[in-house]
Amino acid sequence: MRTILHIDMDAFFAGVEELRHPELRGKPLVVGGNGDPNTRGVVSTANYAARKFGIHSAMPLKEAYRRCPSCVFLPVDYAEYSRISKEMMEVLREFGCTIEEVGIDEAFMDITDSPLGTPEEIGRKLKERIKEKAGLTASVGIAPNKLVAKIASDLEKPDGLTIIPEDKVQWRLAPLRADRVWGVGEVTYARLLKMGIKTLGDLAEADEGKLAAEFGENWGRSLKERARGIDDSELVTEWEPRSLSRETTFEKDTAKMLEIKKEFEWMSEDLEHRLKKRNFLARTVTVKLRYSDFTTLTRAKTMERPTAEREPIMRAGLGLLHKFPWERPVRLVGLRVSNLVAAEQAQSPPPDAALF
DNA sequence: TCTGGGGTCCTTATCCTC
DNA sequence: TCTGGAGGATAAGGACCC
Repeated sequence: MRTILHIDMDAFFAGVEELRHPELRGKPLVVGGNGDPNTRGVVSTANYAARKFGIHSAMPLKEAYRRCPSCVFLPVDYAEYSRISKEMMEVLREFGCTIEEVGIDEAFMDITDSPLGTPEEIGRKLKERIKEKAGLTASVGIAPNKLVAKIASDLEKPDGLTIIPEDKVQWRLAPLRADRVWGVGEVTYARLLKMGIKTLGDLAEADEGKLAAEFGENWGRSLKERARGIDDSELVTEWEPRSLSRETTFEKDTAKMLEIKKEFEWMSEDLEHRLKKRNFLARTVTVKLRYSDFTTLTRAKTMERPTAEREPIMRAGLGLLHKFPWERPVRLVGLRVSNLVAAEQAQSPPPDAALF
């Protein structure tokens, strides 16, 4: 039996901003985009005071402003949040357990048989240490696996500590909405509702055949298992990127190729830097365009030789541009490299190199 | 109301080779 | 020569996550 702890910082970006601007503490605060609610962008994090106005993550900044003109709007400052995130991860490491970092503000910790105390004691200590070191509150969930621990940490936000022992898993999960479980978003939840499935309890009891017919064999079975709190996935301690990308939304839609080419210049340069920093070469270049009506198209090209240089990435991107329809203006353009290979590996000579 | 930017993974279609 | 299928690589789209 494992004991897994999930920790999730409360309104992380907003919390960091309140630390830097103590005068804002307790006032409604929205962090998102460039901080100007008249421009295109969405809410990254709203503090709890702003949430009272119905503002939440992923909401357009314009809409957030409509709901709360007196809110303070601040731009996203990833550099600063990353710095605080590192501090927080260091605190976790003090506990000497296996850790999986999830994004910038979450982590799992395997505290099975930890000598540091009971799960509850460890959870409390962890919250205390983070408060001491970073000045921020976090919510902790503790359960027999990652899936349930993550659900648990969300149950008593903010500043919560929720423990779900093995024999209470089904009982705690059953009344929750089915979209509380990882992997069920808006679309899947709507499909479940159509089948008469609203809660995790409904999903746990659902007919396997019907689930398989709607979602396919694998996904159907997995959904039911998740609803019952079954998950034996391991913590992932090491990770390598599969793709790197940059994209940008124009303040005004454009149909000018020249404007898009201009974006490709800095994007390919940025991708070159990141590929080289991580010592990767890329084989596939993908261009993404999003039109005014929000339809999104991608076109990809796999190159003969993997590269980390901006020139071939740029060239491939430009070559892909005329595979798109051009009768509508574009709101977003993106450039992505994937099919990554380690640079050393790719540079080793081919078997017949001796011939030359 | 008007929808970011960074990613991962899955499914489906298509092409090619054996 | 024709036909069919298996299976890999590639391409495209979409759901989802933070």
